[in-house]
Amino acid sequence: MQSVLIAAEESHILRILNSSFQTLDSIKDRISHIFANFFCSKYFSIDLIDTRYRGIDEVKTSYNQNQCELSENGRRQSEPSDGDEGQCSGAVFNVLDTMLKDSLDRLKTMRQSISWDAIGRECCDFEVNYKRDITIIRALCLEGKLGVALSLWYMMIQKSVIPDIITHNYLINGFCKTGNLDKAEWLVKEMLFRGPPPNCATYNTLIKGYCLQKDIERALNLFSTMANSGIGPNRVTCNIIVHALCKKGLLEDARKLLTEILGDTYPKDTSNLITSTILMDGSFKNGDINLALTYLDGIFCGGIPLDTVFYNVAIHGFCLIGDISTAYKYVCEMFKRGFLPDIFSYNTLIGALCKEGRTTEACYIYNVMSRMGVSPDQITYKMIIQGLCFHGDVIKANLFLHAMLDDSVVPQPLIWNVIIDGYGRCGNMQKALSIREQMAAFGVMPNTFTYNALIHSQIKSGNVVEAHSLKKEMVLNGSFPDLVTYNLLLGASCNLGNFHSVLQIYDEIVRGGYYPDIITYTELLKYYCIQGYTEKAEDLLEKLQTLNLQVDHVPFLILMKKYCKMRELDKTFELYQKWLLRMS
DNA sequence: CACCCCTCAA
Repeated sequence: MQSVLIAAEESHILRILNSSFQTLDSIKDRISHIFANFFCSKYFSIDLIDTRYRGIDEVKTSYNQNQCELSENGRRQSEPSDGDEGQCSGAVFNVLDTMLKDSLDRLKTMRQSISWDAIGRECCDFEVNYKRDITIIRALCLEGKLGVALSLWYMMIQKSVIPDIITHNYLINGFCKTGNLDKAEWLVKEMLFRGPPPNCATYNTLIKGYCLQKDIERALNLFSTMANSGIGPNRVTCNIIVHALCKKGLLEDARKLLTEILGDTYPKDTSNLITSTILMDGSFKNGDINLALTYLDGIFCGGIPLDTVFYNVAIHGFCLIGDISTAYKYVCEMFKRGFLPDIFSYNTLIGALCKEGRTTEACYIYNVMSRMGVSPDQITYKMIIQGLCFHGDVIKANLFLHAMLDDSVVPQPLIWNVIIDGYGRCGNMQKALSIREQMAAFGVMPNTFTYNALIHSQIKSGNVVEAHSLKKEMVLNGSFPDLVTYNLLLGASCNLGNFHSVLQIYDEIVRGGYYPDIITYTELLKYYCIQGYTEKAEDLLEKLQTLNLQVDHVPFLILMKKYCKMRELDKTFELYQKWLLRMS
């Protein structure tokens, strides 16, 4: 603001000087015979541009000097000439003099008032704007609003203000997390082009992005080429790569890579807790329990400080192998060592307990976590509600749904669907429909799963017509039937022996571009059996085994049952042998 | 700003 005023004042003065010179120029000829030579030689020596750089006092002194000399000469010279000329030029000079003097004074005052302090504030303004802008970009990136973040970035670039490296990394991270790898790559190219040059975190973010896309090839490629850009991979890079390899089940490759990079000391070197945790996690998930226990021992014996994630990985690992009591032991260990279990610890335990059918214990843990000040999240509720529904306690599951609503948490569609499905399975169609109403009242849109749950329960209740109209309704509401929908309807038609309907649905599956799965074919096979077309069923079973499908025991079982009923014991036995052969 | 843990339905 201040500098704008100064600039305005300066240009004002320049204008006055300019017009002064023009005026002077025009009257110069008329008064030249009096003092032109003297004036010109003195006054015009002050360069216009110079006034901006020379001390203003010097200009002023110089100007005043000129004025003095001018007026002295003017007075001296004006006497012999005709008075008009003298008076006229005197008046002009007086006016110009006043204007210039005022302006110069004003300029001087302003210059003085604008100390370095004020100029500093001006810089501060820039700083504040810059900080504000990059803070907004970062926040937008974290919220996933990358379009807006990028346009703000672009606005800064247009103003020749380059956001710092961290802000760039935030943007790249945002693009990677949302799967926009091409945008992330483009931004890295931008950084190489105009700066700031990418750092290790930039490349790590991009590598992580490739891993999220399951593109390990590219991740490894960047990993091996990033050194060419002058930035070597660090421990974080290794952890990202090792994690990706573990996820793919390539534990051996991960270990080889580490040995290659970190030397032969690995894995005896447990200095990096995170790397060891990743490897332990990978071993548990790949079913190599002995290896997992080796890593676990290694970490414990390493005497290094542990973290909550390490305990959670151990707890999860033991839950995974069904050893919940050891998992509990590690929870106790956490408490002993001063760590408090977090939402991950509790959810892991609850998930394992629900899977085991120990729902009462799961509900107990739910109470414990609430008392410990860890609020259950959607995952907690999802697992408990699903566990209760699966084990037939829909009523208790519904209580948890209400606990969520009481906590002002709007359940995800999944949770509503699980409850609807639960009521449908136990034949309570009314309640299933009322939950669907409630779901709509909370603004949660029904999806394909919702409709499939409803269709399933209608079919279970024998209302096939209702099931078909639900299929029509879902299309109207913007959801699309999937293979499960078709399999449900196909199964119903098969059981009813409705040949026309079976053909129609099968046709719709194929025309819709869906690939019939093993359940579709099993339903068809069941239809052939019910209708007594055992040869067709045999043919279908043969065909199934040539297709790239995971054929389970169900189609064999259906056909064997049919042969049993027909007292075709030879054929039953033949089929049984085929099945054994298939399984081996 | 970048690395490890919980879910993802019939």
